Amino acid sequence: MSKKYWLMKTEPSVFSWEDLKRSKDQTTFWDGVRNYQARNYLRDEIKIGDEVLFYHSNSDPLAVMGVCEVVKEGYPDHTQFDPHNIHYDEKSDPSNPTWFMVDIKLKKEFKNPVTLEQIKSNPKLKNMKLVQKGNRLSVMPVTKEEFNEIVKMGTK
DNA sequence: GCCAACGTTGGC
DNA sequence: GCCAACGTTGGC
Repeated sequence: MSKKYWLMKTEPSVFSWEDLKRSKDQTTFWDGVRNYQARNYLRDEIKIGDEVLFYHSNSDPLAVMGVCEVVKEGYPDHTQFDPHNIHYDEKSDPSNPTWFMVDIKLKKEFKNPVTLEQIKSNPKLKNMKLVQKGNRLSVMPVTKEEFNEIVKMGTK
């Protein structure tokens, strides 16, 4: 199976690129996804070695901050079983968990974060799900071409 | 803070 | 199974 490419959104007030840099081994689990389509990606499609664009939403600037690599694939998100956690889901059965997560590790920090504005003004990226109207998925696939273009913009 | 877009819930 | 009401996301 060839490598796939993804974009993951996070609100920096909740978990930021800086938080990732300070994490042990610069690795984190991607918890709290409570959307079925995103869940399916996390559970079924995102594999070790896949690369991830780390995107800051609801922030200034709105931007892809860098690249991460998937180091652990699809396993149950423990926060769904913790009544004190904001992501607690009382309907989820521990023997058949509803929500999944992956672990990602920092791979490359962009010299220049790639802003949403730059992405929107690049014709090569006009088909990205990120810039299409009404897209609210927090985990979405990107093509190899889009991925490489953003890395090029970020490291230039 | 506003609000459009969209997912989920629940009554019928 | 439909769909109105409601909650959330996320850019602006």
